[in-house]
Amino acid sequence: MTTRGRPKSDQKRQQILAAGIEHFQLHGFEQTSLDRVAQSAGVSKQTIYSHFDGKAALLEECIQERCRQSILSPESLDYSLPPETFLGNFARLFIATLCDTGPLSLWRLCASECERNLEIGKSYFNSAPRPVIAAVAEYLRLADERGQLKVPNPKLAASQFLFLAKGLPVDTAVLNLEEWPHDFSIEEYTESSVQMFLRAHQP
Amino acid sequence: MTTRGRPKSDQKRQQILAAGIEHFQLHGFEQTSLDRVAQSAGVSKQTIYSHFDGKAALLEECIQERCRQSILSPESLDYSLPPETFLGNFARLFIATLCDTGPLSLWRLCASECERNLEIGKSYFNSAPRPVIAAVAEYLRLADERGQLKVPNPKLAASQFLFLAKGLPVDTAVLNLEEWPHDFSIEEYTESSVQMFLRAHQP
DNA sequence: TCAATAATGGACTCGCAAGTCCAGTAATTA
DNA sequence: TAATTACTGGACTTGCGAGTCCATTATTGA
Repeated sequence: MTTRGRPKSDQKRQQILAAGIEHFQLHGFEQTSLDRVAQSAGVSKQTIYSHFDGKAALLEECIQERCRQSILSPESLDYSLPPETFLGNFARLFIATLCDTGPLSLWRLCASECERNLEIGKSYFNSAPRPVIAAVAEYLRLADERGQLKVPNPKLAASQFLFLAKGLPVDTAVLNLEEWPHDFSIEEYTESSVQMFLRAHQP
Repeated sequence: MTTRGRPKSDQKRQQILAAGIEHFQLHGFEQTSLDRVAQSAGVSKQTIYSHFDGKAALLEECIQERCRQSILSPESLDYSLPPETFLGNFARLFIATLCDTGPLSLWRLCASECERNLEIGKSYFNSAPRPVIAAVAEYLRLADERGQLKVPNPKLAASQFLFLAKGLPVDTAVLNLEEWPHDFSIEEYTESSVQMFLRAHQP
């Protein structure tokens, strides 16, 4: 026996999530009103309450959904490239991706709301940093096997590389500074970080 | 001729700022009500409006004031220590400081509000990252002079070292995860980061 | 002492938004 | 077709908080 009556529309659910993601990212949790989300989703407010258990629950599901839309696409990676090329490409792609308005807003949102809802931090970590670290770690493991680098602990080294590369550019972007406040360019920083990592992991 | 009448109390101003800092850090901008700030400061709401131009302006001044309460105390640094010791001590102190609830909340607050108020990002950057980078850069310059390290660009290298060291621990703390999600400890990470930096900057 | 400004506290306006209610309409299954 | 559930839209309740007003009291300089 299936359920009686008219079934809930999965499409409307998706419309609500999409509208919620947009509004929450753009205005934060408090400044987002469900009336506007409903309007923007082309749905009545009641329908939101029929699909979700209130505003906080909607936020949580929006973040989970948004996180599922993977940030980096690891299919586009060529694991056979030499370390300097691979790591340089990766760093530039990573930074450019994270400094885009969408991911920046998502990070701000998660950072400010994870204090009240512990699930948010978990969702973000599992979908954003974790797989990226894993992808780099896998490359470093291969490079170690090939004798191109010496990497005793690939996951640790992958974390180091990623935070080294992203740290300054992304933090600067998060702070929304109008002008780059350092006396070196972002390209110099990235290039130098790759070199530093390579020098420290010579076989 | 000085101003006529009763002068504004500077002490009350400080009380308001202190209460504002506490509430804004604890609950964020939206969730903070000026009635509570007034009560907590032992002051009437009117007095807040007499000292500050509304809630947003109060937030800005609170953040500036909070930033002025310097995060790291560079006086406690011994620039004559050898690199491994100095950098290790510095990294541990830096991470412990940033992962405390106060600085964490401040960062979350700045990150989420700097989108609407550009001054906030500037205040934070000028008071928190900038002097810390400068302090480390100064040490690296000395170490280069002494022949202990090879550091062609001290400011760049200082940024790299700091973001390498703080990146993963602080981001993990910001996300408010209940358990450490990596298969290495925070001490291993820190120690390994110092080693990586040293290896890359051998003379 | 007098004029001027600060501070109090409590009442007040105003707008906004979360969440609910309801009567009517649409879709789906038995 | 009938029963059942989803969806609509709009009205409604409720609560909160920013910002204002005002009469009163406290402090200060001239």
